Amino acid sequence: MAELNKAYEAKKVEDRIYKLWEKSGFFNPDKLPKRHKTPFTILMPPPNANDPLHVGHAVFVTLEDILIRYNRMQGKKTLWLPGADHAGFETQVVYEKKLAKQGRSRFDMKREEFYKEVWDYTQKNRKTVKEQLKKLGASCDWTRDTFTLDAHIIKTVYKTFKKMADEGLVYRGERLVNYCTKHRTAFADLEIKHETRKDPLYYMKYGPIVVATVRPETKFGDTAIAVHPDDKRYKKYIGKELKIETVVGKRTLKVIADKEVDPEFGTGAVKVTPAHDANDFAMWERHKKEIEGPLQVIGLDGRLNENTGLYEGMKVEEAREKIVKDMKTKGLIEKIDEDYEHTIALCYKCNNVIEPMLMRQWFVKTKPLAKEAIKAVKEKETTILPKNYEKIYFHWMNNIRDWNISRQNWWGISIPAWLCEDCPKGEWTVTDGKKPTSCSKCKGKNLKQDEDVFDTWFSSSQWPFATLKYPNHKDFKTFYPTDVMETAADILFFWVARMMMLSIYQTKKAPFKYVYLHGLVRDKDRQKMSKSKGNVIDPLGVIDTYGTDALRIALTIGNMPGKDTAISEDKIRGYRNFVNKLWNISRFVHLETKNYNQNKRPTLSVKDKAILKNFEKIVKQTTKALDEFRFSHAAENLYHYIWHTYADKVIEDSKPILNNTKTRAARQYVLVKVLGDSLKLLHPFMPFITEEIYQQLPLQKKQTTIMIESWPT
RNA sequence: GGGCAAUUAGCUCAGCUGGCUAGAGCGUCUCAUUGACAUUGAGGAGGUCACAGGUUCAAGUCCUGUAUUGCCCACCA
Repeated sequence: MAELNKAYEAKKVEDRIYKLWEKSGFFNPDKLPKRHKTPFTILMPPPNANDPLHVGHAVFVTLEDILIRYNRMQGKKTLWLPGADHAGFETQVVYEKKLAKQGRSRFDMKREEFYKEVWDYTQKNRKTVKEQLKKLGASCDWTRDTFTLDAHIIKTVYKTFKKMADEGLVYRGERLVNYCTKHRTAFADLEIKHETRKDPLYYMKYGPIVVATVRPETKFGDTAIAVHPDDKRYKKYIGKELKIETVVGKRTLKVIADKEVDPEFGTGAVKVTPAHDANDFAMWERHKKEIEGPLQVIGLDGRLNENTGLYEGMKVEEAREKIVKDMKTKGLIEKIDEDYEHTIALCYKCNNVIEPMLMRQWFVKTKPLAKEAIKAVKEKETTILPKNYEKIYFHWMNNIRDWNISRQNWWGISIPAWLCEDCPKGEWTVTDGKKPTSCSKCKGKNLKQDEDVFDTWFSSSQWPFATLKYPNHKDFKTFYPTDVMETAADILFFWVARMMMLSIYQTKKAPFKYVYLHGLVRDKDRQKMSKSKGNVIDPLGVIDTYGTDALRIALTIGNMPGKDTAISEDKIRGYRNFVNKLWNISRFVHLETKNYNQNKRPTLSVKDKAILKNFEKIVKQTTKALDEFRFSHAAENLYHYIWHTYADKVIEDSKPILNNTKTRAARQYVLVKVLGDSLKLLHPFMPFITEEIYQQLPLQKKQTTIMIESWPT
């Protein structure tokens, strides 16, 4: 060590150290020494297998690895199970963009061909991601590495779906779903975003009544006019059939009374278009006996269909313009409010307006599942950190609506449901994967599988018990429920809440004891990182320049639960200096303790004892902070101790003491003891350099790696 | 429309159950210097803790209200 460079060179050390860890086998809980009994489990949120890691991934790897390494040193039988997500729709979009660049499209391909190409693509990416996780120092058990499309995962997903179907918790229903006409698929409510916009509000003459709407182009799908039951203006029309002149001839519409109609809004009268508006759909459901059902006028291609006469084939916006123009000509528009402010639903991916579309899809009945998921948190079977996210969780759970899990995509897990073409009503048979031999209803043999795939979140919501091989595998019995789910706060509903629901449904136990949520990584000005802004920090680039340990400390200090964290190259450089400081501290101690024999404990002076006593406080503080998930505090405290107490005070004071033969041995003992234990405390945060120094320190008893050293007490 | 939070040094943020003469890192200023480390050391400047009330022996810390900012949820034409 003494011959080594004055400056620590992370690049020369890290890969070698990671190989040492892998060789030790201790990432695998089954290979840990016998003293590691009580299990401690974290399931890694599987990164998408469609892109390399970004700095946000580095945050979760760092925090989870801190927990894992800390608990491993605490003598726990520690499992950190890594994985990769096929990320259905997300990956399909990424891959379609690649195809587009080559002038190709999935619609020119066979579904199987497309699937095969995406499969190969994700497998290649998985390798990259795995290498990157290793670079970040992740001490996860690679022997249990799991892909969301592995056979045992799919098998579990099918079993759950079958069970839910049998118990009536999933149903196939015709509902208005959020449909993106660009991506040609439906989405769950969670997957759409809302935006406030100003659009014209058209007052259209429907016979003697004027109705206000922002969507004149759906008028062909009107099946009624609705007014408030107590509205004096319209009372005389309620229950009557009104003759109405339209742009394409005359028709009649019935006037119904519904208390959901706000007399204050617009004219107090509304056109009812059940096929293209969720409110109107609900209205029709309330008045099924009085009025006609949904009449679809917009197709899945986003164009007006055959029910719209001469407007057939026009895109929605185009048709709207034309219809308004034609109505004006015919004198059917009373007035237009140009700046009507309202919110519209958009596709989260392409920002296109979401078209409510009437489709038959598979839905999960969420209310009973949510009830149990609420109970688990209320009864503290699961604790969410930071605490205030529990309120958010309850709020969402209490207002939950049924979950559409059908997607019209190609990349994903196909739905194990078969439609019988012999049954007049089209009966569905759900299995746990295999094609049924005959229809469960009529025993017919003409069965056709549903072409849709599952929402990726439906399968990933089963990750906790699927990865551990529920119900019979020893991993499930040993490691479930897991200890901590550490993940990004923005997927609380998408993933965490649904894992709670489905895991409790299948296993009767909440899947984790703690949920720890972290925020987004922002740049030093708190701006979101994005490629277009050019403020993206590439973790691998940073590692190359400053080393993994520096990056990890920089991402830990100042990172508060549930809050966004700011990072800059300056900050990382600052912590690189700390890494180097630790290196030089160790060089000094190493130089000064060359011929020191630790077997004989020398008599300590008052000052020596004071140093040890003070250090005990640091040990306690660090342990407490980690037990409370206060990563930033733990790291900051250690940083401060090492630099401004151990280096600046202890070492400086030691120089004369080491030069005195009478006091030398005792001080050597103190320096080695405190440095040795400090390395252990620091190891979860900066695993590489602490291992490198540990390997060379003249400690009395040493393990093959600091990873399995006992945590200081 | 509903909910959740934040507001402390130039910047990024701590300050957990009330005791602070309010802290850290970065930045900044002065000085030192190649003898573990210049990726260094010593020292300094810098804050009426958003605002207004209240509870208390005591409030950055608890309560109420106001302002500003951010985030999330939401089927009213």
